[in-house]
Amino acid sequence: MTLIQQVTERVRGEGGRMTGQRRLILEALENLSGHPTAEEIYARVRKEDAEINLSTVYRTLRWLEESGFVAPRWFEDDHRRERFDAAGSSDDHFHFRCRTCNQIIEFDDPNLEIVKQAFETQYLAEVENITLVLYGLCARCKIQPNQAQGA
Amino acid sequence: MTLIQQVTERVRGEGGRMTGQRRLILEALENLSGHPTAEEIYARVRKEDAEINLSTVYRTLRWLEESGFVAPRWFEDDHRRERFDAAGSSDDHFHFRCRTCNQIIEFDDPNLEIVKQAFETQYLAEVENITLVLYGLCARCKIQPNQAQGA
DNA sequence: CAGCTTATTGCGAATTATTTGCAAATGGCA
DNA sequence: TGCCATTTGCAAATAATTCGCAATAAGCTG
Ligand SMILES: [Mn+2]
Ligand SMILES: [Mn+2]
Ligand SMILES: [Zn+2]
Ligand SMILES: [Zn+2]
Repeated sequence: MTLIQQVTERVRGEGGRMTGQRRLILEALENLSGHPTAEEIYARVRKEDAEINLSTVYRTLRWLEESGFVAPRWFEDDHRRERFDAAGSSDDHFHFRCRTCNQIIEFDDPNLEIVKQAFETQYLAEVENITLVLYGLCARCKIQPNQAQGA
Repeated sequence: MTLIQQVTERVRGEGGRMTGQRRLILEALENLSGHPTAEEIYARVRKEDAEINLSTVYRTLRWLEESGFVAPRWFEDDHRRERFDAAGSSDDHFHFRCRTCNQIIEFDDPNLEIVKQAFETQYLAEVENITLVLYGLCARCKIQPNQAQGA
């Protein structure tokens, strides 16, 4: 089932409406690679609907966030800009961000489970969530002096 | 050698001046526990010097940041507020933040070195920096319904 | 299909954290 | 003590995101 279908089902179930704007924003989320900002989503959606407003984009993203369809992310390089992860909040994974081309690579690693458990045991704490970001140079930028992309 | 002495040495070496404001901000950094915000440092410093301006605090923190004496940190709970880590940029460590009392625990774990190397090998990338934050409940908040502190 | 109800949108103004320009103040050497 | 470049205080600027509200439009219902 596609993202739009899932969201439609959800919104209808709670007496909400599936509007053209919401459909366009969902399409943008599916098609834009990486972790786009609200502005990037706005720019994309604007191609189809020149009248859409940036605040609608924000509002829709917040609403998708509440339902767990997108997850907010911040990276240190541009820490003020919120980015939106279409992977949603249930699928947890970690990120690598290239300092040169700003590319983001998603990955997972079973060692984090060990780190988590070690911490919980030592501090008698309960870890609910893990944010791990590696910063550095991707394979391409390591050799080739590359032009920056994105933010 | 104390932080103030280190910074004095550095600033004098580059033709700068060690002002009363800078001294107070450094004292605040040494005395405030955790990872204070600019406002928190400002509030503390204001007790000694009622005339000091918030922009001086920011400017001084940025300057300390450039020299590696403090490191900026952002936590997801209040992601817009920059926090300042007096540990500096050379000492790398990771953080746990309690969702209830906002306490921050610093820790290290050799497994992160393994995660880093595994990533580098798999993606032929070069990792320069690692940010890891665990979110959850500290030992105290796990049992006792606690009142929030800080931001 | 037209009318109705109310969820959603567009718009502009507000908010919040941080930065900046500039004239006045002051640290520290002579 | 005087000089002058470095810092400061202040007020205004920035930038990302949010909010209030009147206008619009989903999606029933008849
Ligand atoms: Mn992701
Ligand atoms: Mn720290
Ligand atoms: Zn790259
Ligand atoms: Zn706690």
